[in-house]
Amino acid sequence: MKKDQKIIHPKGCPHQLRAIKDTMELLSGKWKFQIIGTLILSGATRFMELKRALDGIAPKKLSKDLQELEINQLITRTVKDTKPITVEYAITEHGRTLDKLINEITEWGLTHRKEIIK
Amino acid sequence: MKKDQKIIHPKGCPHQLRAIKDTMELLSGKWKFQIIGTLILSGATRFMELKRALDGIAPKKLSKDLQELEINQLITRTVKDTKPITVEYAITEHGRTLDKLINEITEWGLTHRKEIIK
DNA sequence: CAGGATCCTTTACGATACTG
DNA sequence: CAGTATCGTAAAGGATCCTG
Repeated sequence: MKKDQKIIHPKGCPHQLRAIKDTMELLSGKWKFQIIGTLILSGATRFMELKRALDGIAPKKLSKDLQELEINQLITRTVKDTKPITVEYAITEHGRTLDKLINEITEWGLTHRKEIIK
Repeated sequence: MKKDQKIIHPKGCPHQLRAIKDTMELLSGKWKFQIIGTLILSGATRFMELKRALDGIAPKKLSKDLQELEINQLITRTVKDTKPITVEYAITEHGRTLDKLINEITEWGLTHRKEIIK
């Protein structure tokens, strides 16, 4: 990069930064990506199954994150009319647009772990 | 997906979930990805420039996040021997492995914004 | 300029118990 | 089973002032 070339975007990256901010405001935190990752990998999943898959999450936290993801159209919540009622969570079409992002996060996690082990 | 197919990974996704966890443990939060994004977009950048680019960040927070990123080999911190000393932060080679991830985050932020405006 | 010190508010997250 | 209620701790984040 040439010196002062950064002047080219004196206010030039804000939309990109805003986009990053948008994403992270919604998906930052310890569990959200793991939840979505699980739903993508395993398909529709019940509350307790999720709780088991996401080792260590408290039911309150799981419930809260699921609500936020549902509100933001990333997952659906379906009450099944079974004997003891069950509830299934599944990824939406819009949620599927996170496929590539989740992949990158996963890949990078593996990359980074190899790097720091060195 | 076939019924019960999820049995195929009863404990089959943990490494993927662990990878997601690794990534997010390090990079979750409001500012980290924005900081890295800025350094990737703008090249080496001084503390105050970063502060200006990251609209609204408190110096204390910026300082803390920069330290964490440096400790994790994602950025470098270089003190320049100028009249009032200046400090430049830059992305490392390892930090560059975040390129694609940052791109996806940015892209998805744009996608999502369009979606919710509907 | 770079960033530490101080103080404060707000989320995040967790453990456990409990209910329809 | 699927959560909610309650309680508590820790971390995140912010505002402001200060210093070499």
